Amino acid sequence: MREPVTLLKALPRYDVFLEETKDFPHLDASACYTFLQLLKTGDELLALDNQILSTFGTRHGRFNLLMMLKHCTVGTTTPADLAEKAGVTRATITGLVDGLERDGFVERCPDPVNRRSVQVKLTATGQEFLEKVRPDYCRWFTSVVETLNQDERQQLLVLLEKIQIRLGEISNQYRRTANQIPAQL
Amino acid sequence: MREPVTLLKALPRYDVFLEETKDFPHLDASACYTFLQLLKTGDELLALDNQILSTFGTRHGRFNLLMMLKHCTVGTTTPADLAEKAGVTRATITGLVDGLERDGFVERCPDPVNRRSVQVKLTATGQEFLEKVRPDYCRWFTSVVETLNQDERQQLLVLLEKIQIRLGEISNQYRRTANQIPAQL
DNA sequence: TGACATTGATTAGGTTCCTAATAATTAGGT
DNA sequence: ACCTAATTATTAGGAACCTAATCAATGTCA
Repeated sequence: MREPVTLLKALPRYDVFLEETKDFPHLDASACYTFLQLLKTGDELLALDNQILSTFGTRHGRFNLLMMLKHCTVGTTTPADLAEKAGVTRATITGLVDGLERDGFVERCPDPVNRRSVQVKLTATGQEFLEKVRPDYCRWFTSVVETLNQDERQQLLVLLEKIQIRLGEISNQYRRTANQIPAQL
Repeated sequence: MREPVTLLKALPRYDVFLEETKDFPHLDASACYTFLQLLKTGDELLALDNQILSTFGTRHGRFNLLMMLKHCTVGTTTPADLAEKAGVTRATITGLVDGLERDGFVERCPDPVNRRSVQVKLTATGQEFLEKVRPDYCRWFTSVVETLNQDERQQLLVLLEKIQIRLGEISNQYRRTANQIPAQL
């Protein structure tokens, strides 16, 4: 149905790491458990989202590309730009556009100015598809979030933002060192 | 590097759904935003985790399978059991075991009692690999979680649990109806 | 102008996931 | 005993991601 990354349904992994406690001051049961729960929740959410999308005959990649074409009016819609916005490689965009073009949801238009470049455009069929799917997609994600009240949503957003900031730091630091010191994290 | 599901780096998607507000009482800006942030954080976390694992020459699927073989001492280690524990299909396990066996981390042992069945066993090489990788993996996930204090971790765990419960409900409900009513969510 | 690097998109090949179909073995019912 | 069911693992084929290599067009600059 989708790609659940082989994460554990019954995450039995955290105790494995506790042996390292002496070397890692921040490492305790709560740290391990929090990390793994976060990974697990993310995995399950992504899996279910993809499963829902599958019932519409689409998936994350394609759905998101269509959404971007419909609503990201800033910037161009070249594969390069789309890849940047989506956070995937250009090669991935090429593949997705191939599929969407085959299905008639999208078309490639040559750029008259720069002959290397291509503009990806949503077709009428693509538009209709999005309109058709939107209510069901709304129903799905509404039903996830409604389990939290306004306070809880706010709390969650604050916590997620902290984590995202940290992920950004780690990612940058990792990207920097990866070019110099091999895999010292 | 990994599979970031083509989620938006700059999630511009939530406004798209607000038009539906009239039909969905729980749908407001905060609901959309919360959902998308959750999806995004999950995606980024999974992506970075996979990227870290890549520097060790492994990935989620393989790493997790090795972990399960080392620590899930309950139950057997047949492909069927491993698939169940990992939450993926048996076919996926077959593929992962193929790769791990090729690399010498794992071996298939025929079951003398049930000739259909196979036991997957960790080799010495596999053990050594896990030992080697563990400190680096600890360093990575410690550095994610240490951005939250004990209170915040607790808060987050509570919220994640609520969401997981809801995901479970949706998933069950979805699975039930999928066999009867076609795709009414 | 001509060599060289840069920048678009694509292609080729690999991974991890899926579903559906297949093959072999075991279990159950009459 | 035998036919059918169920169960085990695998294969085949497809999707969305990746990296690295390729190819065409553009920019740079001596």
